[in-house]
Amino acid sequence: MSPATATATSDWIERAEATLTAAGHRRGGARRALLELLDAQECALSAQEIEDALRARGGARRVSRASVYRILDELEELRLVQRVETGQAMVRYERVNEHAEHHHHLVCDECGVVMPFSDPGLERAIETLSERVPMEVSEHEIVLHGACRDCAAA
Amino acid sequence: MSPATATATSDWIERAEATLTAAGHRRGGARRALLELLDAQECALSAQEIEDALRARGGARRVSRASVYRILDELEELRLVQRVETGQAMVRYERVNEHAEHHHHLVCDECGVVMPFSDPGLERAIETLSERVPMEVSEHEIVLHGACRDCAAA
DNA sequence: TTCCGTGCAAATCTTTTGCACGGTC
DNA sequence: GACCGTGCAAAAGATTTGCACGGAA
Repeated sequence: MSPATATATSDWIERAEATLTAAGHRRGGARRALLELLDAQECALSAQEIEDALRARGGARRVSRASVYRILDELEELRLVQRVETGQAMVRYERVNEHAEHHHHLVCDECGVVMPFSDPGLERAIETLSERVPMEVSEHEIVLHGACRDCAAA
Repeated sequence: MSPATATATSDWIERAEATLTAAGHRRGGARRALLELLDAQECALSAQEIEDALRARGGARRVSRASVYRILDELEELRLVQRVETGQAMVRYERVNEHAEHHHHLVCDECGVVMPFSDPGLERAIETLSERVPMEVSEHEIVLHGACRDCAAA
């Protein structure tokens, strides 16, 4: 019932594999494991978190850190994943949905939790603005920092 | 005539020194040099750039890298400077003006140049949004990536 | 005189690179 | 069989920490 089950290959994974093949890449087990992991995420993960998650998932094969970085780089170049800079001393990465709304991030500076949010009004403001700056804008990133509800209450 | 001459102590430097004293810090030559450098900047600098700039400026004293980082940390904690994450493998820092408009950044992913911009409409959208997210928002950062005019033309 | 601010050097952490092996095409 | 994808280990780069000294209060 759920739109993304563990066994079915999702649209994003299919698109990713197709894009990779078109770009001249062969298949590989490490990359496949990484695609499946990223596809199942709600929000951005760091390389360390990815490595740990793959090791923890009983079924998934272990993937070396070097491969995690290399694969993320390839995926980023093909615009299949996107970097997210949360100001936490490492970069996070997340899947890029082709059509779906694109979201931004809330970062709790106390506990480090990262949450997604999206706002059509904000997107509109950014698009309008992008026409008026002295640059060809290809991406934008918005990060709100603060205290999450739990931390603010404490 | 210009509002910020090299010799006069600017509002920001004065406020910084006062804030530091109030927080229990003593004075120090390295920090003073850093304050003067940051005060004279148009946009965000990395620790490396700060160290180089201080060394290059004939008059200014040399400041060790460790001190640059330590001082930036203190200043950030006191909200006298602000981090800027440009996705360039290092963090940049810039002065925070108390009342003045606060700006965001354009980053050219080809040549690495960083430019400031500001947009009242965007600020309004962010403020409205900040009320509606499950977090106490204290800061926000917006970065537009793309190609600057020179790079786009080439 | 006390203790903070600073320089130097070593340590830490994230990310990248070199190299060899095994799998994909 | 050729060459790419991957693991391992070492390297590189940014930032932090430990320690000792000199200056500010």
